[in-house]
Amino acid sequence: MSKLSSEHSTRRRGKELEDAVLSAAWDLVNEVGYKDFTMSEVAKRADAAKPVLYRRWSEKSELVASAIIKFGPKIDVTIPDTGSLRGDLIKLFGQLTVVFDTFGTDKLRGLLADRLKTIPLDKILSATSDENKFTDMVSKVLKQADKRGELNFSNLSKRVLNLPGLLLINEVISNETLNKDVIVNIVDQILVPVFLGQKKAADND
Amino acid sequence: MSKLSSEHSTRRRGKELEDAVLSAAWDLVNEVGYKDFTMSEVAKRADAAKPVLYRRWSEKSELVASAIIKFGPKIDVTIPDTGSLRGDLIKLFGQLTVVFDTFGTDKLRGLLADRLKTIPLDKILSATSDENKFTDMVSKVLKQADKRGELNFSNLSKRVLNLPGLLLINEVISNETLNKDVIVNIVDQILVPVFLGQKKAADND
DNA sequence: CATTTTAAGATACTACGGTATACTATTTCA
DNA sequence: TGAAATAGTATACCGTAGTATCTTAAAATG
Repeated sequence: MSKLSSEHSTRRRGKELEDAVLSAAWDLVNEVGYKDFTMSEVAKRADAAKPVLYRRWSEKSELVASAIIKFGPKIDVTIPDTGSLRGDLIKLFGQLTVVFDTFGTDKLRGLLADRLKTIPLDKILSATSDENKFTDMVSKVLKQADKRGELNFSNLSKRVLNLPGLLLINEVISNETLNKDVIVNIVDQILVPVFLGQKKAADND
Repeated sequence: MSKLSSEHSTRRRGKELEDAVLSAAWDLVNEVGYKDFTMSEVAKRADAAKPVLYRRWSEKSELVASAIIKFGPKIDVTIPDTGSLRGDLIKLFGQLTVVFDTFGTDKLRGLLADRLKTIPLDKILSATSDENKFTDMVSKVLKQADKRGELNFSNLSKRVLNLPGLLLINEVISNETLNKDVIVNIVDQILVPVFLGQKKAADND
């Protein structure tokens, strides 16, 4: 009746086992959402013991995040170059909507809330421990705008660079979707004024 | 050995019981912080049964939030009038720091994360079900600026009105404190450009 | 004052996140 | 090849959020 006899001839290890767990986690979160996702059920489906999960992922939210990063929709990481900062930002954020569209807000809300216990809000779009991929993309778009003479990149503070991520996350948590209209609104009403107002604001320092 | 014989001659009800629970909750969260705060311990200290708690507050984070609102530091709700939007915003946010200073970030992080499961990020500064007190104050300051001719209040969207709250919450969750320097930075780098840039941006709609 | 309704008391229970322990199959490396 | 280290398996366990149930006090109704 052991797992070895029924499914596998040998005991799985390392990456093979890890992949099996992530795969089971991905299936489960798609079936039941985050709230009803249980670690025991994942272990059962992956034919693995619970300590195996906790040896790799320190908590439920981390496992689910890993599964989404591995199996979820891949975002387009092309840096847009439309000729204006406004256009670049709108296009870039549009590339991100797939991530949020795949999951309903309900499924994401609990996950983000749990992640928040461990990591700061502005890092929540990061893949793992390495730096914030999303902020990197925003920075590249801003550097292009610098070259065009729209702004001075070196004047932008860390807080300002994190603002786009914060606004998108807030939007996803608060409202149902992140559609084009919302993106255009955020860019026009908040981000363009902030980024293009920096030159003058810098004089106040 | 019943609670009635030991402490009270009659069974407490309504507000009296509620106050006893809130008081016990306030003491407990100050002693052990949010993470180690347990509903059972509150019930025990208040000489109340656990269902009494859940009949009034649907979850732990809500009870703790209620206790903080009731017994925590009262914020100064005076609307500042310094002569400029910038000055008003800096002064207003300064009045809020007491709330965050009273609790260490560790204590607050878990609470905010749990609250986030139920309520949207930009409403987290609300007292109860009624409208957002903080956003109300921001609106008043902005209307003053309108009268001075600094901006056109009717052009400001809900998203923009919620931005100050979002930024402050993010700051408290992400960093340790909310001091004067940070407030000045947020106002100068983000809020002033957004609010005073609205007139022009509105033409794009 | 009798009856009905509301809500508190007491307590047991469920479910789940996360941990501990004892044992065993693989890998590594001398 | 044999010993030691690593990382699985299996399972029991703990703590706590939140719920259910049953009894009983007190308030409301008439």
